[in-house]
Amino acid sequence: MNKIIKIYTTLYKSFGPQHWWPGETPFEIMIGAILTQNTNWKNVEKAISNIKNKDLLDPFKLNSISNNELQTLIKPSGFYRLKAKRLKNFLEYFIKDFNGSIENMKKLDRDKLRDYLLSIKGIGKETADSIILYALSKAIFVVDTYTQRILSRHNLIKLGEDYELIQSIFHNTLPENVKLFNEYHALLVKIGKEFCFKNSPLCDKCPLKHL
DNA sequence: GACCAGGCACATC
DNA sequence: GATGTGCATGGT
Repeated sequence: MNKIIKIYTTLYKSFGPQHWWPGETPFEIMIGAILTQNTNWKNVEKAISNIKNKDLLDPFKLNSISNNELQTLIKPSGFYRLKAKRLKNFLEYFIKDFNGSIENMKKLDRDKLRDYLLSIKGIGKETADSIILYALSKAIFVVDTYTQRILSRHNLIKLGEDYELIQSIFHNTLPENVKLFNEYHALLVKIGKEFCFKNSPLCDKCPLKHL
């Protein structure tokens, strides 16, 4: 069997469904996707919970507060000055082009959405793909550092391989299915966090060890 | 105290 | 086109 498929079935058997994205609404997911850039998710949760506690988890409300207030709210997520700017920038586009409506945004097809999101400063490939898959429920495979690390340790790619090339490995092997792409990426993050550390090539307890 | 975390834009060569 | 750097908090 193809190794990409084998990895998935092994992970799914070991850990089951991951119930991603850990956020209650598409808007929360989009905000989380920006806040989690190079950041531990626990820190992002604190930032999001600050936003929720002030009842600001809404594109218009969040865009109406001052940059300074936004910085304070998202401080726990790190890079807070930078991310405040990125959030504001994204919100302005989201409001101007879609009236702050997820449903309007979903009318664009997947590739148009990707081009659109990538044209926004502060949204790169992984963030764009995360939004498309997890907030807008369109099938696209999300490639992150864990995906790279795990695939390279299984000799499927080299470290630092091109994003779209890695993505195409999944797109060319798997059926185009939102639920499948959702679970697969989530499972890769799970074992990445648990077994596949940056500076320790051995992952003895990893269920993928003998693949 | 060092190292890491679900990236990205920008500078420089 | 590849490689390096700033951005920042909080957990291990």
